[in-house]
Amino acid sequence: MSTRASAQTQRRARLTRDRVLRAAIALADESGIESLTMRRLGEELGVGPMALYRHVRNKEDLVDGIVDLVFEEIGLPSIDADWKEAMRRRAISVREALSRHRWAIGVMESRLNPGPANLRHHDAVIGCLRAAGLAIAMVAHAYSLLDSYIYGFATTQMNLPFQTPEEVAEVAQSMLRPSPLNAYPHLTEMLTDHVMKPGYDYGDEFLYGLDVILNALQQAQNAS
Amino acid sequence: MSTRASAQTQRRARLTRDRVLRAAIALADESGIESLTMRRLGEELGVGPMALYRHVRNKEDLVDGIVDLVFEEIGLPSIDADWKEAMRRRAISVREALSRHRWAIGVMESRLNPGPANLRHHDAVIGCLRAAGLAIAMVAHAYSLLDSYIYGFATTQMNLPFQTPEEVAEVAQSMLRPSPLNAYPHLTEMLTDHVMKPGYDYGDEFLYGLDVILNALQQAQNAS
DNA sequence: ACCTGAACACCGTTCAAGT
DNA sequence: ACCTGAACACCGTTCAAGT
Repeated sequence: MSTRASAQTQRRARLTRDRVLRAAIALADESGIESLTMRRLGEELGVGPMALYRHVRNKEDLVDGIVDLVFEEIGLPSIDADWKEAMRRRAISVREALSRHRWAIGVMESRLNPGPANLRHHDAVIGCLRAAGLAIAMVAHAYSLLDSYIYGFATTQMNLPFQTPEEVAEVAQSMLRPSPLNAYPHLTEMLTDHVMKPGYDYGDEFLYGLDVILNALQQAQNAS
Repeated sequence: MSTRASAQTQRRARLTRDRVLRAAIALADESGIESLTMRRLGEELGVGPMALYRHVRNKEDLVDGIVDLVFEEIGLPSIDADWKEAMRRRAISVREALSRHRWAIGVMESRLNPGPANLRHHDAVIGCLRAAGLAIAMVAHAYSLLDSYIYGFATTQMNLPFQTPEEVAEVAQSMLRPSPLNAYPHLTEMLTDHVMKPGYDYGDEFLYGLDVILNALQQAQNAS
């Protein structure tokens, strides 16, 4: 009886905003963002849905909160390293955080209120580039280009109708079946002669594109 | 009386999948994607919500349908033009379509079933690059890089806490107020000394980044 | 201060029924 | 063949009430 009572107590350990947000992230990670409802989250924490409203203003505020926790996971760029290497490491760190929390990229673009971790992160990136001597206009160019690419790649990879290499084959198959024979010849060639070849992993394209961008930015910087 | 009856008749003109999808796009354009519910859409068309299910399988199918209609608005790249110029025009066309339908970028990454217009578009882009002589691996690189950038820029621009140049000032103001003085010095500098200067429009960054990428890809192509 | 319970105004969708 | 109406299992959130 006392074990059951203490389990109950533990489950009902006083709620905090942090406990609510952590549970929300765990729920979204496990079951997808569509499972993150106030009712389900309450269940998970052993309370009614209305108990959550003591710690978050509303659902919008809840999602703002978990997005900012994802930003906290991203490593801040160091000031001393050369900016190209620092930006490369940051890009990889962002991508890692986004792939740990696959729901994040999908809800970020509906956020209007950037949280403190988000602002601190942006501030550090701009600071790194300024410290390396880039003019303010060049920092704006570099930041826009890099961030667009990083978020865009995560979005694009999410959009692919296949996730694992094994799925590529069946997708290629089904892509031809419903349409007139060879309706998409170039797409078919790309899939069969390149993407389906052993060793190809779409994720590898990330570093290729990132280095193309970083090298191009460095050229532009050196030319100025 | 007869006018009222004919208005009624016109309003209830036989539903088609196309009429349903067009009305859905109009509703999302006007009132935002969160207003696009089966019930509201039925109202708009003068029918009950269940009438829609004769023409779309479910809401997922409805959203798949309107996303593919957006793809139909994007101009296909021409084969004869040089690939760099063709890709530049395509990128601008994608961006225009996405800014006509601001909800689109937010729902694209939850789509798993690419529609015919989407496939036709992708096929044409790959075909254009192949015709210009790019090796298949280079096409994969270029496609990934360009698409990531285009979608990412649209996402990033959507994420900005300001949309019009006028809003920038108040955002910059409120960014300092709640935090310890000068919590984000580099962000503040960027906003006050660059973004808020007359003539700056974040949208202009799109072409800068696009041309950086296109030139870098051409260099990589020439080197091979 | 913190949580509950009932209620309200919404969702998408099934199923049987109308014409 | 095409649309309706009632119903079901969900949502987020308000408000008054409990401890």
